Amino acid sequence: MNIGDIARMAGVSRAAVSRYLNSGYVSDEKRERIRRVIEETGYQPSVMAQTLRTKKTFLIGVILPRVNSDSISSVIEGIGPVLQDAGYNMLLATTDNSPVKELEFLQIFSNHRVDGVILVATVFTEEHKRILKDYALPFVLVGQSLPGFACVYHDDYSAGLLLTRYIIGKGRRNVGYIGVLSEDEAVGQRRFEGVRDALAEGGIPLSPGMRETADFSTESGYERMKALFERRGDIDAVICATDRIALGAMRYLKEAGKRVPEDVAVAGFGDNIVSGVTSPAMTTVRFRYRESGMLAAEKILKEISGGGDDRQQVMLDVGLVPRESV
Amino acid sequence: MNIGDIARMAGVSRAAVSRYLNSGYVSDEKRERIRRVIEETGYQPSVMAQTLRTKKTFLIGVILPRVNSDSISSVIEGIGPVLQDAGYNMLLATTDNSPVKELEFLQIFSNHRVDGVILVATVFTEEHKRILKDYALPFVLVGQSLPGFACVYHDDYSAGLLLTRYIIGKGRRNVGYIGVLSEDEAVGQRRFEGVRDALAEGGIPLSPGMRETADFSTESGYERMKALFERRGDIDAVICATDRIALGAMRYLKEAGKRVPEDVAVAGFGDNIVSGVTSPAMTTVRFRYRESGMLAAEKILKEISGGGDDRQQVMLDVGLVPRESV
DNA sequence: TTCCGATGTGACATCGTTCTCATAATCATC
DNA sequence: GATGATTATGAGAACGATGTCACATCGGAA
Repeated sequence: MNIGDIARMAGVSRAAVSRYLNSGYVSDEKRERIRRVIEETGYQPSVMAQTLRTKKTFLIGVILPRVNSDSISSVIEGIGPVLQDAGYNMLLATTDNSPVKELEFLQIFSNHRVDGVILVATVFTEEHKRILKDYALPFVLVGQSLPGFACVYHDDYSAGLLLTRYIIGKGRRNVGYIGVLSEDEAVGQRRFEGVRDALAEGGIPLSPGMRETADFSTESGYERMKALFERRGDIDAVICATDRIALGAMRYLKEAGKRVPEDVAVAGFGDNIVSGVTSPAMTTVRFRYRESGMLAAEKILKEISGGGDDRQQVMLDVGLVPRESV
Repeated sequence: MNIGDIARMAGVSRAAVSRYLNSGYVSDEKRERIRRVIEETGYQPSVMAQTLRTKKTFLIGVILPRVNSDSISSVIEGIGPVLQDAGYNMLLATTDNSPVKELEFLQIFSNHRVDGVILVATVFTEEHKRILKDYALPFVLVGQSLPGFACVYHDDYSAGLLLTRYIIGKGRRNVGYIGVLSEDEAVGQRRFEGVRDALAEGGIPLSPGMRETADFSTESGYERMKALFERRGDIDAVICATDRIALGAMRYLKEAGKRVPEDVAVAGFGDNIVSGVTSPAMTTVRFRYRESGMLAAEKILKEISGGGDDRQQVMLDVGLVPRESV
């Protein structure tokens, strides 16, 4: 059942049906005949043919490391409805944290499978920058700031500052830090810099012995806390780059017979769902993940509809969530 | 840059290039010429045109209530890689728990936007069954069993049985149940039936006064626990249809000065990420969410590749996760 | 009467592939 | 040297829409 069949049944030309469907001059009489035939047959124009002809897929490619994560799934929930309201759908690609796969998908999507791309990446290699430099499609970066490209990201530096000042304000002086690899600029670098600067500002610069690097897991948080504590038994506060890491740290401290927060304060970043459930409940920093998704979706839609290629950066503010662990 | 350009540049016909790309007779000499031109130009065939011609989109529509949920995002993580390995991509649609939107997306997708559909639904209305009855595309249901359709689901009944027997085994006799609405057959009915039958089997049938119905939120778990406790102060165990509800119940009990599990045992279903973090850590039942996604993806691929329309049901087993709250 | 703008209309080319089909060349076999 | 199988080739017709364009029609104004 194609547009030709409908035209024949309604006794009009294919062009008339096309005009009826889109918008153009169709007399009332023919309009009605076409309407009835379409209703009777339940005809729906072929998306495939429309796509070939118009070069619009109404699809946005969304590339992300994984989806089973509190923060990332919030981003997706932000993106989804905005796109759907505009008649777009999400083409989801998970890279399992592999930068290579990320580039692969950028490649696949560029072949006009989608109208635009939203990239939620943690690490940007030189290869990334090279490919993005002259990427065929409009795209928006989420979660990291890359100068010269459209992105929506969080104020990780202020997050570090905010949390650390709060901890210093609570009278802690022997503060440790468990971070993540510095390839991740936002989580690995910005957060650390905020923490470092706040400590320096408070007159208690971070000594090398007070710093550890974990991967993103709870287990690794446990291990790094152990290392930290065995080296510096006098530690009275530890800041962790993520809530999951902080959870591991808290577990170790409990096992080691330390009280949180009386003996050692523990804090994380992200306001992960688990952080409200631990006991003591974890002090952390809230990021606007859902909003970052919404903004990214709006941004990509604007770029597609040609509202000027909007390369500006959008930074979202963060907020302290004081609970019981500090 | 299209196939015609490549043909011209290589001095062959379009058909030859097409055969080169797909497979057919191409002489070594021409093969080499075509290869070089493609390499030089970086030509990639247009997915849109291929789709129109071949009627294959290599897209699977995935419809789900939301993504920011530990269980559902695990399902997605199961689906993704399986599809990707087969050269397919996921078209994600979130319905925000609205059955109407669910039907809308089924409608949208049916118009040959995708090659098949995976539907993660919680409620099946008559309308659902009517539409699915003669749906144009292959589809697989996840999480619920609907006779006559291909589905992958969990053994919710055994989950209820297993958990309840365990609790009875721990000597609890005044057992309450906080369930969810019965329109959700798997979570609302099967789990309840398992609990009910195990209690009956243990000679302590569930009295109406021991049953409450919550929505899926922690807050509602708190409220329902309060109602239950105020009515039956002698309660010594409560089973909740989900871990989130159980978390609310645990919070209320703590506030009411009850010890868990000494005074009241608390258990949930789902092995949600939070259940390992509460203190005491929550006893629950593990479901194979990720595997259900993988199996659903494999099933839909098999149906698409015409491996017989495989309407059989696949039930996944569950496992008790004993921790500290019982 | 003539002219003009607004409104309607259908033929036809186009988008970029795949695929059928008719035909050619090559080689071995009888 | 005729026959047939095998390999190779390109012309051209789909696929199912959209959009351009030339042309009709029809009031109403000059």
